[in-house]
Amino acid sequence: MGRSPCCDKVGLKKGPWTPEEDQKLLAYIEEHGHGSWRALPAKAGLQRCGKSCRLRWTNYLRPDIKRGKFSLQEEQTIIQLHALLGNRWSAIATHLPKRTDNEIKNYWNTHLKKRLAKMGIDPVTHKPKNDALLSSDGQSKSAAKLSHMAQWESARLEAEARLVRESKLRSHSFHQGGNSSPSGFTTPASAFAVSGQLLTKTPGVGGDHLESPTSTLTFSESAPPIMAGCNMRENSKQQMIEFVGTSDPEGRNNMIKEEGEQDWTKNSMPNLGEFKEGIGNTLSFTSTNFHDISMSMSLEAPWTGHDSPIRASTSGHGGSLENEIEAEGFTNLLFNSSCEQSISEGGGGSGGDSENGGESGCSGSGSGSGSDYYEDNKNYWNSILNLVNSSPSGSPLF
DNA sequence: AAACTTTCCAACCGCGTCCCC
DNA sequence: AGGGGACGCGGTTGGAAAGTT
Repeated sequence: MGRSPCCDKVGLKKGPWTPEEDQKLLAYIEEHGHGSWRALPAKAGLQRCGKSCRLRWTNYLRPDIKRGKFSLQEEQTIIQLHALLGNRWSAIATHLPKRTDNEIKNYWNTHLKKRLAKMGIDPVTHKPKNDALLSSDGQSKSAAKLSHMAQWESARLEAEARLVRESKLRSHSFHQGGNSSPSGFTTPASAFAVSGQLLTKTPGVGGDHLESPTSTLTFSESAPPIMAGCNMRENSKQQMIEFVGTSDPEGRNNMIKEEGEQDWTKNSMPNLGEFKEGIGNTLSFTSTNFHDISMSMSLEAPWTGHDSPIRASTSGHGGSLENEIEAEGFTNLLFNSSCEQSISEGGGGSGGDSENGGESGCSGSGSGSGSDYYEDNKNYWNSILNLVNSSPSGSPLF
């Protein structure tokens, strides 16, 4: 395809931006918006190419950028999402409000990748590096299955995203003007907000039932998961592989200082010692009923889809469990282990016919005595799936 | 204190995709 | 339908800062 010459033009400045240039760019965008990036430098009186201006704006000058250290929760979110999405930084950035994809990418490359490698986890596959050695026994089947699930989930999300886009287009005529941004242009995030509200209205709560393409992840032990676009929620009790989301109710595990990699490792990631010890243990991989979890979310659209403050709430089948999750908040679900609350419990126990509820619970928390390979993997992938299920299915994720 | 090494991150480069004509 | 401009994304680079010898 035709590529713009961009910075090949002579006379255009490259390299670090000066405060004066920043000021010019900022002032121009504040007054006029960026409009066409290509035309912007001339209008703003900058000797830069449009691409450079766009980059400077999106990665540095935008007023809604959070700078500085990444919190533990942000780190966890990045790791979990990277496990699922790979190097799709912009997609990951949609889940980290006020962080740019460039920043996340840099942080991954300079910090997180190394940490995982140190811990013996392949930063590409997110599996223990000696995983291949374990491939002859039954446990690895489960591990493979978990990994397989992630692939399916990823594919499912892609399909959902497509449906959302199509649905959005179709419904656009019904909702014109209902949710447009004041400035008149529609950012990805604002488009997302429209679709999010449109598609996730839950039956019984708001009255009318707008069908959501958001599906629950459905697997059976005997058959591969079936990709389903719509209406899966209607089967409120399906055969599911249960991944029990656990969280420390007191948030103790969150008290980890940034610099303490040992602590970070111990508290936040599967303990590799136990990881290995547990490999010899018997694994049971059971399917169970999964309660209907419906989601609703509202989003604000400040500038771009990269940094929408995401607020998502999940409501259980019985309606008594309402987890209000903010973008940072839902990462609490990650890593921290406790058996007190499971997302699969849906309505806080109502209709709690999860036969495996007792079995699936507590081994990973606290004492660590029951932690094994399966539990660790389960929690790891479960947290990813929780994260994804808490995420906007209409986001520009895919 | 100087030299050297490592780390960090802003910015660039080039490819892919979208969208308009 | 397809050509081409514009934009977004991911990979990479280069220089400044921090750390080590």
